[in-house]
Amino acid sequence: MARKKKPNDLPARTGPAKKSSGGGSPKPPLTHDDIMQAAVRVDPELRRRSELLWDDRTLPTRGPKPGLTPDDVVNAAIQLADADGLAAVTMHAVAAALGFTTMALYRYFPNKEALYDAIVDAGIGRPPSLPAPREDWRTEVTTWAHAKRAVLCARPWLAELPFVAAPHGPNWLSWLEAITDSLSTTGLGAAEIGQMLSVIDGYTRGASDTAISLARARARGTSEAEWAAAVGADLGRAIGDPRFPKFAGIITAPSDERPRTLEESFDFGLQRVLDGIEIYVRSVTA
Amino acid sequence: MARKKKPNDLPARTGPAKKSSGGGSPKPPLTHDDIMQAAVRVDPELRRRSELLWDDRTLPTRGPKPGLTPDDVVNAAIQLADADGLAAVTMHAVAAALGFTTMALYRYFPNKEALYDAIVDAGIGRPPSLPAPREDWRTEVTTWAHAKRAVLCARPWLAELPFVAAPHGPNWLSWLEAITDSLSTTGLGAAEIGQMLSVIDGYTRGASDTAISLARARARGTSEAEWAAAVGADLGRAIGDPRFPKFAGIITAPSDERPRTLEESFDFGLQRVLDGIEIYVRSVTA
DNA sequence: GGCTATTAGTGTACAATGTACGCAGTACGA
DNA sequence: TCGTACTGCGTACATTGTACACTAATAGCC
Repeated sequence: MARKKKPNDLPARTGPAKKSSGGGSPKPPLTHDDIMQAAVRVDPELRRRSELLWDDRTLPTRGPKPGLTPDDVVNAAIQLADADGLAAVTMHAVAAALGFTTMALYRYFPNKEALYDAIVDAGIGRPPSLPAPREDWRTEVTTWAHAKRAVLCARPWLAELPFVAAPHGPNWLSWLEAITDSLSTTGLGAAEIGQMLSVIDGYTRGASDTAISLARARARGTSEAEWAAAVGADLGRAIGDPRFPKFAGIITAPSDERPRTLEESFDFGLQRVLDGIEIYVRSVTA
Repeated sequence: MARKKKPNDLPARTGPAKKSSGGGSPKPPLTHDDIMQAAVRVDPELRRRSELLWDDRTLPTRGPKPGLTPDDVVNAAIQLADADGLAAVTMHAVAAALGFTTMALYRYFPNKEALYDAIVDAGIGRPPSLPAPREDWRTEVTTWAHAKRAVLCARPWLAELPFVAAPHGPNWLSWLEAITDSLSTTGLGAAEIGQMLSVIDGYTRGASDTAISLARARARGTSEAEWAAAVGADLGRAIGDPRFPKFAGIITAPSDERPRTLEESFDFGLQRVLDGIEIYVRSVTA
């Protein structure tokens, strides 16, 4: 049962860093035992969904042979999403693509959410394998971030799903493992590496949004010029509006000053982020 | 009409920074004239939606007096979203909350997407006003980022909407104006300020995701402990799994090393990002 | 004041979607 | 061989967004 929250007064002036505002919360100690013990109390549906991602379903010995595998369903769903966006992934469409009826899918996934979990993990794929011989952490992290961004652009429907909150499968963890491995050579402590991981991953996801929007438009058949026109017309409302003088200056900045591609822009920001991390690394390990 | 794309080979090893992979695209010159000229070619539906956010609808002189205003509808929708999440925002529910029938809403918004546009802009509200006397850019930007994060946590349903791509209203632009204003004192050029804006905003949105997930769970009535248990059990699968040795080390790091709240963690990352930007500022303006 | 154009809200209808339920056939194990 | 467990299917239903036509109200014009 959801509880009522206070009505919608617009969130006004929020104080600076030190105040403990919305979302701040004591992080519990996550030791192995605690986790295993706490897991018992997890919402059974979430647990079920998580297990579907991890437990290799041992197919039962009795009864008719299944005509499909979960992977078949996932692949069909991903093809639909790649071709026509997430909205094209309906149970009916997926089943039809496989030559089955809608309800047959429910023998493989208990509901659509569970299917979504699966296509997120399959769709995100695996990170680039770490180079041998290993490179310095900045180079490796740069590769990782660009790869992750490329995946999100190649499959823009991934960002439509709440894929940070959802149950995480092996592929998802493999991305975390990869960047953790790269950051391990910094000499930072485990908790600090976790922090840096959040920073890089947060930047990567957040800063990919514009490119994802373009990729989504492109997948819908919109040309790049049309997309740029729409975005430009939208932000262009700032021009001449007395409320947005400074931002209008950004919009109308000479085009030869700005980066040529969205990816270059992403990389520029990434290098600033890594600069900041590098300072910290040096200050700690000096 | 959407076109078929190539089927789903998992995105493998993506090359490092320099290759122009998915999402990279020449950014068109956005001068005032170009924008106004290009805007003509924008998808009419998008244009319509954008206009609904900007044009003060002059109410017609003939006919019965409207029993509602668009703002009434928006407020009702926001209350529902705040209370029970975005899924609770159905045309029927919004209308019922106002004491009208479903179809009455279509006199105010042509479709649900347009209503979504409106609740995004209203829901995001206005940024904190800049202090007088002005402070240094780092302090101001820090305030801005924490405020934005607080809004996203207070209204976790905002992040469920593709609110980067959607038509942007005046409130949205006012956030951009505020941070542009703060960054203007760095002495950077307009295009560079645009870059830094993307970096900070990207980090802020991306790094808020965990807290948003918590806020969403809380809004659903899940306790903080339950949420932490679910997340812990999920990521805890890395523990003992030979595929994720390094990441398991992060998960099991002693709890006294890690930041106490999610907000502290956010701020730590933000300061790294700002460190990186500050280096750049000094290198350019030296 | 009456006519008329215009608009607000309603009622009905419909297509799409997720999914509960029960049935029919199938294949293994006792 | 028979029962049991399982697969796939057909049907049914609630929910949702929205098209369309209708009624009623309001203001300007004669």
